[in-house]
Amino acid sequence: MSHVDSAIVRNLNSFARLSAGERECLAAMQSPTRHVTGGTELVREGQTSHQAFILHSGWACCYKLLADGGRQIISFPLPGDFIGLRSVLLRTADHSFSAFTDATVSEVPAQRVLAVFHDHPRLGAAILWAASRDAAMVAEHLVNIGRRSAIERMAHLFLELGQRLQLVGLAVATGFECPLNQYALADALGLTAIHVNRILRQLRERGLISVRSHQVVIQDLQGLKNLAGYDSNYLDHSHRAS
Amino acid sequence: MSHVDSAIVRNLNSFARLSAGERECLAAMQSPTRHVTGGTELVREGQTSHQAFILHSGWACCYKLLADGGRQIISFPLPGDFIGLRSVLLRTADHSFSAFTDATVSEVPAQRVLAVFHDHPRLGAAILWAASRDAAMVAEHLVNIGRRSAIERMAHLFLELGQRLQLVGLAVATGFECPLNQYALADALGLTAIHVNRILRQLRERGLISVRSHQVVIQDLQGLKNLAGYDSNYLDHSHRAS
DNA sequence: CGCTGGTTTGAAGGTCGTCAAGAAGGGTGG
DNA sequence: CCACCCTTCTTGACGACCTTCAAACCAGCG
Repeated sequence: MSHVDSAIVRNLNSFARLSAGERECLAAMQSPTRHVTGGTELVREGQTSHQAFILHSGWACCYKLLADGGRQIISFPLPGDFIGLRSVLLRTADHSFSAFTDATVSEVPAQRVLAVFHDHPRLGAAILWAASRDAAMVAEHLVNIGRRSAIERMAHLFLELGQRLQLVGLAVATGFECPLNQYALADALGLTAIHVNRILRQLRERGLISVRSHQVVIQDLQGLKNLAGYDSNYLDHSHRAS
Repeated sequence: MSHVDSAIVRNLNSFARLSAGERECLAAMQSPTRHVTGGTELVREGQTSHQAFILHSGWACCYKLLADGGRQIISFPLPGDFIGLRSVLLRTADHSFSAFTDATVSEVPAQRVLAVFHDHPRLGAAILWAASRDAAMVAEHLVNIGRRSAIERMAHLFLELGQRLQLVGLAVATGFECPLNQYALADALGLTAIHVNRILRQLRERGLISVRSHQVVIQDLQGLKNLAGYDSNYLDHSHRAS
């Protein structure tokens, strides 16, 4: 077990170094990990599940569907992230989420989460910190879609993904593997897949970034940051005194 | 005090009926209420404040500023809402917030919030519920801006504001007072003020809604809901068994 | 009375969506 | 091994939505 939950420990550790007892409690609150294939929908909007998930490996996406068939992706959970924490207290899940690639996940019943706040306050605080960071990311996505041009949005998304992946050891400064196709990018950025294609070409032609067969290569990191107006503070990078 | 904090009690009560002791604890965790004039910035993005606020009366807005002078409004807190709860655990505030009109607020130190989770679990859960609901609203705004046309966005925003204001007794089914000018609406919806003006005219000409001198009059509620594809589930409307 | 902030309207242009169709992989079965 | 799919990517032409620039209008207020 110590191997399979390393990503979540690593993630929460960046807020406060977890003790052995806290790591044990974290392990105990989860169901056994389970494999799901790419495309599997694990929670449907409106469902009354009252549980969260932890993503151990693979990519996932949280999204909402519209009546006209449209889709808006809210976030891309990465290994070590909680998923659907806020549905723990709400009557129904406010969004759906699916595994994007083959993935391994475990479930966390709502009751266990609430118990942790009482029994292991530091671990509880670490979980709340993760939830706060997720909320801050969604807010930044709102800024991204509301006030930036298509090419700026795209640059911003790749910068964020790269930085988050580095935190869990899945990216280097020069690039990372990225299973997202142009439809997924479009639904995340509020664009059409066709326009995403045009924008990716522009980024390539400007020598900033190139995307080929699920591989993102960052060619000019500073140029990208300048273009996107990227300020990574919202990702927190804690270590506070603890 | 029982009068001035009625909005927050009313708000949290919709999750779980608070006991006298819990209401007392809620009152005790706040600083004395304080008056601020419209336009006052209470938290600046990046600031290390480690406290939240409770809005008792008036309108406020949470927003982020961009390098080019642009602004994206994240949310409009209304009386009875917590503000900046997530900055309690993050190193720095991830967004700014200002009073939009003259308002009364009180401060809640981060330590007090964390203590409540341990000492009054039901009250703690109610606060987490409020935070979850806020996060769900931001996610819905993301959908709104990412996947809806300008007129749909506007309809959706007014429907949401109307419903939230009704919950705290500040609106009736046919309309409400709304101090937001067209610049604020634009910054909330990812549009320009000029286009907001045109969209408001369309809504008026279609007989759906009219906005005049800070007064929103809803003329065709069902028509608005159809236009916006409005589904209010994300606002929760609890009462769960408690 | 002039100033200021907010609203309203017009004209022109750019970004992005829509429609249509072709090209490039990757897997499957003959 | 090749034919045949399917998904994904790519490109072009055209049009709509929204922005930008410019200016007029109105109400409140010193």
